[in-house]
Amino acid sequence: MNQYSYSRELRLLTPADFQNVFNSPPVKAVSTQLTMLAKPNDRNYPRLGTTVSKKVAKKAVDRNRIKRIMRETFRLQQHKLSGFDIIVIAKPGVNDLDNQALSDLLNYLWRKLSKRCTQYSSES
RNA sequence: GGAGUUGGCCAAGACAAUCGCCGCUAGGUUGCGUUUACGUAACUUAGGGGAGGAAAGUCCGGGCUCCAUAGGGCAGAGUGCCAGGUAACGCCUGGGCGGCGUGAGCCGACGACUAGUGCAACAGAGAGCAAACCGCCGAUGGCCUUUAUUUUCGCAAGAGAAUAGAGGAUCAGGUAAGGGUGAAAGGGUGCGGUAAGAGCGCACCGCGCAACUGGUAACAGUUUGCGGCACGGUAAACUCCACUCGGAGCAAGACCAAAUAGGGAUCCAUGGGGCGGCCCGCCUCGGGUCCGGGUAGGUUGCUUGAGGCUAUGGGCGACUAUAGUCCUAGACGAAUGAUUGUCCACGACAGAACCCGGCUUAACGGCCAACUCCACAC
Repeated sequence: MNQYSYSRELRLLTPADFQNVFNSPPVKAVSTQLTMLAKPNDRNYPRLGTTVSKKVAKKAVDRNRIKRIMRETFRLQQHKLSGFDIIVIAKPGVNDLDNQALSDLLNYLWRKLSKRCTQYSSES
C-alpha cells in the first residue's frame, strides 16, 4: 500500500460533498491568500477539495498550477489529517506567489490545521 | 557580408534519479457466475502512452444529435470583381482591376448612385437642371470728355443739334482663362478665335456609347465608328440587383437506476374507523408482490477521422485519384505534476473538454528552402 498516493477516494467529488463542508466547518486555518475549511467525515482517511476561481487567477494555466501545488502538498501531509473533509479556497493574491512560496505557505497551514483537528477530535 | 520578402518545420530547454496522477495492453491472486474454456469485480506486477501552434477569442463554415418541416412567397440575416478548389465557408488558389514599394513582393467589403429617395459641417461670391468676390473685357446699348465736318439760333461773343473718329473704365452687360476658398469648382495641353473669354472651332491625349478582336469570365486592345463630351462624390445612407440561409446544442441525445414521496395492477386480512337501529352499499386506514414514469447517481455518446505519412499519376496552383503504411490524450470538482542534480543558446504566449476546416488575436526564439536590393572579391 502506497503511503503518499492521491487516488480518487481522497477527493471531494460531488457538489453535495462540497456543500457539506461549506455549511458549518468546525475547524479553519486562514491566511491572507488562502483559507482552509475542515469537517469530520467518519472515515479513516482525509479527503480534499480545491477552489480556485477565475477572479483569483485569470489564466487556466495559473489555476492549474495553484491546484497542483495544493494537491502535491496535501499528498505529502495527508497522514496528519485523517478523518476530515477539507476544502482549500484560493483568494486574490495567490497568483503572485511563486511555487516555492506557495508550497511553504501551504505546509505551514497544513501543520496549523492538523493541530486544530487533533484538538477538535479530543474535545468531542 | 548587410538589409529584406515569401513559404515550411520545431518550440512546457535537454538528460538523470526519487515521489505522484489519468487511460490502455498483457499477466497473476482472490471472490462470484459457470461444464474446463470464458465473463465479471477487487487487489496486484510488468510494459507502453498522456495538451497547442495557437489548445485561446467563440467570429464564420461543416459533421453528429434531437425537434420542426407538402409546396411557394414575404420578412429578417449574411455574402458581394471573375474562374476554380472544397463537405462547406465570410476560407484557400489562380487571374483581372486599382494602390504602395528601387525590387522580391504586399494591400484592397472591389456589384449598381446615366431606377428612385436622401446627405455634404467649416470655408467660399458660388455646391447640384451651378456661381461673378478680386481680376479681365466693356464688342453691343447708354453716359462723360475731346477732335473734325455739317447745320440751327444770334449783329457778335457764344449756345445747341446731327454725323464720323479718339479716349475714359462710368452704367447696363459679357466672361469660368487667372487669383482666392474648399475634400470636391463641371476634362488636359497647344494653336486658332474673341472686346475679353469659353469645346466656340481644330489637333493630340483623355472620356462615354456601340461594333470588332482576344479571353470560360472579370477584363483588355498601337483596331473601327459615333458623340464636343460630364454622366460630380457618397450605398460600413436608405435602396436596387444576384446568390445563400429552418431551430437548438454533447448540460445534444441514448441506456441503467437507489432512497423518499406519489400512481397503477393484484393478493392477503376479510380486519379497524366513519355514515346507520340493523343488512346491503359507499368512503377511509394496513401488509406483501409486481409494473411503468422518474430524481440523486452511474454507463454511453468519446475518439478511426472530409485522419497522418510515403510513392506514383493529373493540375500553374489550391487540391485531387490510386496504392502502401501508421494509430497519435480522452479527463468529468476535471490527469499530463513536484523535488533534487548536471549542462546550455537561461526558456515567450499559453492548458484539450463531442469532432473537424478556417479566420482573428497573443508571443522569447531557433532551423531549412527559394527569391530581391546594396556593397565587395575572383
